Amino acid sequence: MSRYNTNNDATSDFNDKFDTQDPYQHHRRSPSNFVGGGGGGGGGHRLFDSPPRQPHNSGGIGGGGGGFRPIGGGAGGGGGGGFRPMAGGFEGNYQQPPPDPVQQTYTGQKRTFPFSGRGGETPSKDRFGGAGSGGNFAKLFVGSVPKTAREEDIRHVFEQHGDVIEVALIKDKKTGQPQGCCFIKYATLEEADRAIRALHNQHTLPGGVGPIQVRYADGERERLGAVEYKLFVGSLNKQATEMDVQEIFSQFGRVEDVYLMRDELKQSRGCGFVKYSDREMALAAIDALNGIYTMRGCDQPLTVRFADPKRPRQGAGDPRGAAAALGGPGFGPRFQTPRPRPAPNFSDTMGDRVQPTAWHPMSPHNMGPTSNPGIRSMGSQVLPRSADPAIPSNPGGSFGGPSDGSLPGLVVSSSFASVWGFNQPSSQVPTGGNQISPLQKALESPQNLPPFQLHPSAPVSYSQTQTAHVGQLQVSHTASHIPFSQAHPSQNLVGLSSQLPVSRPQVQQNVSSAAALPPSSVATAPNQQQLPVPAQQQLLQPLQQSPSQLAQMLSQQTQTLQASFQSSQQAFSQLQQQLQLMQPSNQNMTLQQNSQAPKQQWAGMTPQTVGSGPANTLGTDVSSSASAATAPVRAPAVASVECHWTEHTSPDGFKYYHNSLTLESKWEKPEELTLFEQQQLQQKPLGQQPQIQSHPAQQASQQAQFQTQIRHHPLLQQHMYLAPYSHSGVRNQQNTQELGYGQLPVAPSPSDPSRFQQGLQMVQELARKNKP
DNA sequence: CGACGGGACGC
DNA sequence: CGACGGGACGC
Repeated sequence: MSRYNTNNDATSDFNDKFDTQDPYQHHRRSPSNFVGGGGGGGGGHRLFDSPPRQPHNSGGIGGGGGGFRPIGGGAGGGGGGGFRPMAGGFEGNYQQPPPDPVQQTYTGQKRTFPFSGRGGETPSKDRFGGAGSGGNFAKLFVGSVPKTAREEDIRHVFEQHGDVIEVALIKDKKTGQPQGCCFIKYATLEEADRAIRALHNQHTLPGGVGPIQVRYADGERERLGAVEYKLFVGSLNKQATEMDVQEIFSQFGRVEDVYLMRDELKQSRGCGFVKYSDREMALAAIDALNGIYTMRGCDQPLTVRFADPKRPRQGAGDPRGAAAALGGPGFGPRFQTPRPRPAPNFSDTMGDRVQPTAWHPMSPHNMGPTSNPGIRSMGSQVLPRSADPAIPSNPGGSFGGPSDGSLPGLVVSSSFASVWGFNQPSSQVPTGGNQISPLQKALESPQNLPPFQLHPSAPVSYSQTQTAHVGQLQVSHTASHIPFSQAHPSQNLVGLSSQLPVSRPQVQQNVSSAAALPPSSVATAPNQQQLPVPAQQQLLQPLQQSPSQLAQMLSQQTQTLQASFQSSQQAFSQLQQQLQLMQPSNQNMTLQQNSQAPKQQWAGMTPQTVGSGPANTLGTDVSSSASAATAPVRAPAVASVECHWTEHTSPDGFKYYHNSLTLESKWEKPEELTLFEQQQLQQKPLGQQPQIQSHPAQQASQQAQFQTQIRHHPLLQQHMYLAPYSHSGVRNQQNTQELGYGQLPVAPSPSDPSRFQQGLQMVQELARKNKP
């Protein structure tokens, strides 16, 4: 429904946390507030100021100011256009029980507000509250207001986003001195939302030390009928950040907020809260993750359940009262793994049969079968259905309308899982709900097997039996993904369905084979030898072909890559795990690791090795191999002319490399660049290069590596954020932007892993240039 | 100021 | 097995 907010910007709440957290580890920025900053008080360490901007939603792709909600209306939108019916009943007090007692949690108590999102785009100008709730206005609380700021200064700023009904500077009751904060009242929720998105953490008032904090005033949310579905998440990796958690949960819908419990030292306690604005999302997350998804480095799967009511502060009103009134879990028996909804009919049709272990938690230390076999295996079934009016399946929506982050179905973070978990909790792409997930699951199964458990023949048979699905998967994937997620054009390939059945199996075999080989072999083993069937030959002889033939083959390559990327990442991820286990020594740490405090060591994570030893070998070789995989493609047609990689220096003095084309960033010097430089010196283009040899694992490696590295980089981390769309792509882009390096096109999130993207682009470009 | 502890799906 | 964040008008 309309409540579903179409904002791309994620939870502005994040900032709150960031501010109080260790900058090295926890600074995360939601898209809308990626700016630095933090926060006020406590001394946020903001490093960079970004110009205010709110491209993330309202503007988004096309829509000028507040977009609109293509779907929301769909269901005849119950009255008021937007809010849940029940919302109307709220007068500020918790009177009406939520739709689903248990699901809903009104935490209210404290300031947990800033739903930055939600709608600035309700179709009808939804003067929230319409149904009789408080007045027609939305009050925002603004923090970090310079004490010298005058009302008109503030008003001026806020007027840019709507009619400011009132500006109330908060002054000390006794001294009358400004307190550094104020209230802004807008007439509508839309305006308020807009202001939050545009200003929160992004605008610094004259005389201010940091950007202002803009959020709903205490109680506003409740007053406006905003409902949140808060989940308690336990068994998190203590090294995980809000961002990491968000990545995991955003596949089920826009994550409104993530809060990790931390101790005095800001160390995570391994649990936290995730909020959604939609029940469906929360349910989907529970279904798909609870007891199923194990974060890397953890020996048990996540606990995901609706949160208990917040523990009230002493002296506060009767907590039970509120909880009871809300129908919440109250203090009764802890709410456990709710199964509020009937299990999907075909829950054991495929998922269970295909491979029991595929989805289940497998940490390096716990490679056994699922620890929770009973739990729904097809969590994705419960994912938001596109048919659900409450879900912005919003297909075309994201285009004309708000570039909304609330497109759970289109979020493809094919990388997150490989970074944190061993299993793909249900489908990453709830697109269309039940179609893809099952297939995808089945497809990914081989890669989900522990590398060393892979029997040489296993993958093959899998491939054979799954071939048909592969094609389907990709087809639907492509069809539904590209248009709505603003995937990079280069992904818009045709003929996938016919190609995949061939390429995919090969890839799988490669992956598994590679996994079974010693690291050194993996790194250098020419995958061609693993490739059976015709495609193999094609892969081997591209450059001997005519331009058109080459183009065609490249196209196939591309498809292959696309088809295999996700699973490849997983496979590689596992590989890394294995290697780490084999070679636990952390001797040669990489640049960033050396520069990091111990906290940068993530349990269970593969160190970014670049030295000697098996792991190092892998890291190094794979890295270069991966480069080789793409460089050659570009070499004949592009590389000799230009290289999109450029060297930069991060604020802390470390060099890194950025690709202006793919927006990718990495610490290691790309081989492409090295080659390019050599060419520049020698004025001698590299004509004869081995053609694309994109070993899936290698492909993944780059991505994985940088992802990990970037995470560990203290400074860059602060500028990371996740876009609801494609995580990695935007992230890299953001990194660069925030750091002020290069003029990057603010293209909407590319799609998947940038590495892959890069490969695609190169392939395409070459194909194009070689066309007769 | 001060920061629980008991409780445990549903078949 | 881990459970809820800085600052918050004045009517």
